[in-house]
Amino acid sequence: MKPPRSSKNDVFLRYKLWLSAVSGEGIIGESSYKLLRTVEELGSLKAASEFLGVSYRKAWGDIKNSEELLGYDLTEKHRGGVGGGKSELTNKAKNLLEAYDALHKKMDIAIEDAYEDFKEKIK
Amino acid sequence: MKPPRSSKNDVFLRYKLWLSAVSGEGIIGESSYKLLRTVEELGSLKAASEFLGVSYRKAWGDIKNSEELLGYDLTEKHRGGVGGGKSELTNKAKNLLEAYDALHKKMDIAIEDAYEDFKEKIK
DNA sequence: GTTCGATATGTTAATGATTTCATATCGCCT
DNA sequence: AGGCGATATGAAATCATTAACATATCGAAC
Repeated sequence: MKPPRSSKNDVFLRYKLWLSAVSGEGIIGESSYKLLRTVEELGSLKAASEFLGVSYRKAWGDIKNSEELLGYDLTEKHRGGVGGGKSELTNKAKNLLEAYDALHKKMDIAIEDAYEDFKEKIK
Repeated sequence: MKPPRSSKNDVFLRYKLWLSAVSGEGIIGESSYKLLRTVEELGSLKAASEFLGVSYRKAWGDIKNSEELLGYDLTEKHRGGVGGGKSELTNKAKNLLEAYDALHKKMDIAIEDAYEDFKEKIK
């Protein structure tokens, strides 16, 4: 019988990419990216946090933290009004997310590439 | 006056790279890499964990976990004897660390590259 | 001017990760 | 044979992160 193409002990490569402040503290990573994109789509932080299964408290705190570290707002917050309130992305946030996206795509390609090499070496 | 080259709110890019099992569980990352390299250098897990300021219990558990996930040993362990015992890297471990190293170097270059682009976009 | 639902934020509870502690085993050396 | 110091590993304690809870505030719409 021929050996399996992939064994239980196969290794894969994973990576995380994030923006950080000089202090080293993380500003935006995968989870904040997703959160902001979901806010963009759903129009509110409440809805976004629920959709992503994370507490509102944390989602709110994360965004606040990012904003403080960046020195500018990522969301325009509105209290009251239709539906109780809403949040939407600022243009700066949209721009940032776009750039983050492009960055990630580049890294995905780079890692794909490096992975081939890596597998060869550890074989 | 000319503006500062770098403000408090500058952002940097950081990334983590690790090997994972199919399950998604991490096998070797930055910390295990360092730990293994230190074991290689100092000849014992105890010395390495102390040098790195991590508990022996955790260091030992991390290596054991890695080995179980990989399905082979990363260290040759010796109990008793001169100095009470020692640990050294297996050839497979050395090979793996070399490959990890090369991988990291490639990624460093890729990210350096992507960063230029990124900065331009968020300016 | 009352109602509604989201934003805003402090406080406390639960969960997870890591360290500490405790204890056993092994094998060279004297 | 007994001591020494590192490996081996379970159990309890501590620390960090996240979730839950609790309340206040806001403003459009009715």
